[in-house]
Amino acid sequence: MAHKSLGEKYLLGSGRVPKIVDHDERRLELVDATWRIIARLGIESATMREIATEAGFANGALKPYFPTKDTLLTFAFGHVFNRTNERIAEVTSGLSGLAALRAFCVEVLPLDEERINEARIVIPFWQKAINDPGKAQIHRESMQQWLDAIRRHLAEARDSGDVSTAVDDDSLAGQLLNMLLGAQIAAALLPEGQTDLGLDRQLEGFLSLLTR
Amino acid sequence: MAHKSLGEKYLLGSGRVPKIVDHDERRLELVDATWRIIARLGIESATMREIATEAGFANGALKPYFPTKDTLLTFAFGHVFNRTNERIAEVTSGLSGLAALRAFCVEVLPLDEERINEARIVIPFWQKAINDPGKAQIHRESMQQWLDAIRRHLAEARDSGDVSTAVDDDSLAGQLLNMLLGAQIAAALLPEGQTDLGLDRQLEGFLSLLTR
DNA sequence: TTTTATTTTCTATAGTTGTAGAGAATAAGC
DNA sequence: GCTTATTCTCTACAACTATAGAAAATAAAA
Repeated sequence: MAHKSLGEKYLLGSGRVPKIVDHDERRLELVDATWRIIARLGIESATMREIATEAGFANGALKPYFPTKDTLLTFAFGHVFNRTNERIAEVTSGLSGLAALRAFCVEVLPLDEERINEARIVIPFWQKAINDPGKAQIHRESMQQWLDAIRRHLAEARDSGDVSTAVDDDSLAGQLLNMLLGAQIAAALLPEGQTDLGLDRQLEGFLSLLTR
Repeated sequence: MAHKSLGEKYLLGSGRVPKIVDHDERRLELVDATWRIIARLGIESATMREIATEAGFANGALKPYFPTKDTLLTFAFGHVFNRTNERIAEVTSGLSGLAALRAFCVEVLPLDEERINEARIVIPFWQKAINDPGKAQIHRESMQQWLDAIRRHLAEARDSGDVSTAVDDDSLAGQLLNMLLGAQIAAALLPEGQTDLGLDRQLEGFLSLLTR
């Protein structure tokens, strides 16, 4: 069954009783609850019952909004990427070159509790993607997008002279992206409470390597 | 109950009938079967039944060798680290400085099908470690060990003049380690059959950044 | 062959999971 | 109050899980 689209609350059908719940909004609420469970208890504890309870509902209440658990999880994971990309767009808007690159990385790196939680969500996604070609492709497409952005900033930085190394941008972009991904792992496996890994210093170090 | 140690096959106890099975050897066989299942079907399919079947046994046959599933998995994951570290020791023995560092990275990077499979095993481990402090600590200790090795090689490379960047070794080591971890993710999520990510070129690129 | 220690199979159990769907509860319009 | 569309709860169920342990099978020594 197709899901209803935003705004349906005010677009009545042939019936006389309007919808009470905005389905899109509800889906986001459920996704929020899912994130909280995964961040707090881990993906193993993210059962339909647990998620429903966290969202304030009983067992079967998720069905009309997500017909299966996989639908819910795929939507939830996709939303992490969207949110991150929105934040990236915000912080890099108006910037270019090395400044944009720095802002990009600072936004992706797990530097505070919130982004460490996002790391705790993306790692289970990676694990599921290993045996789920659809999820793996979502990941590859997102990473391709990030690689393009990084290369764009690198090219700008070369124009302005901030990047002058003989190492080519394709290689540099790959190195930087892998660093960003690796940092997610280190951060997610930090002991409770600890948040500092010296990642900001690592970033500055890498960026300063780019100037010959 | 404590497990029996290697060599018991020939060291008879008070009974008159010798053990048929070398328990340590059997444990390694079971770990091998576990790896194969995880690499081929994913951690979700790594049930006790599936592992037993893969190893050529029936359901309950694992019990005497691993009392619980967690025991088996922890042992299996630990064995990945041990094997990798043994390989590292082999390929870096006799080397120092940049050559040792290169050999280290080449051994850890998922450059062929076998090491891509290892990436498909370590990612589920990371995921489990997120909510299992014991496993997280195993990871941190191993990474600390790798960081020390990287720093040692960097220091040697500085002595010989191969590394001359102003960026300090702690930062460089962190960058490199994160690159290595991130590469595992990219490799594990590659489409079936594909193995090339340009990681060797990335490595050479990074290493050449270290010489001013 | 008989004995005995060891190994393996097989069945049973208690728990958890995603999913389905009937019915109750709810809210809006008459 | 009554009607009706929608939403939610609750129970049920089939599948699958790790684990336990009795019984059978096995292999070596006597």
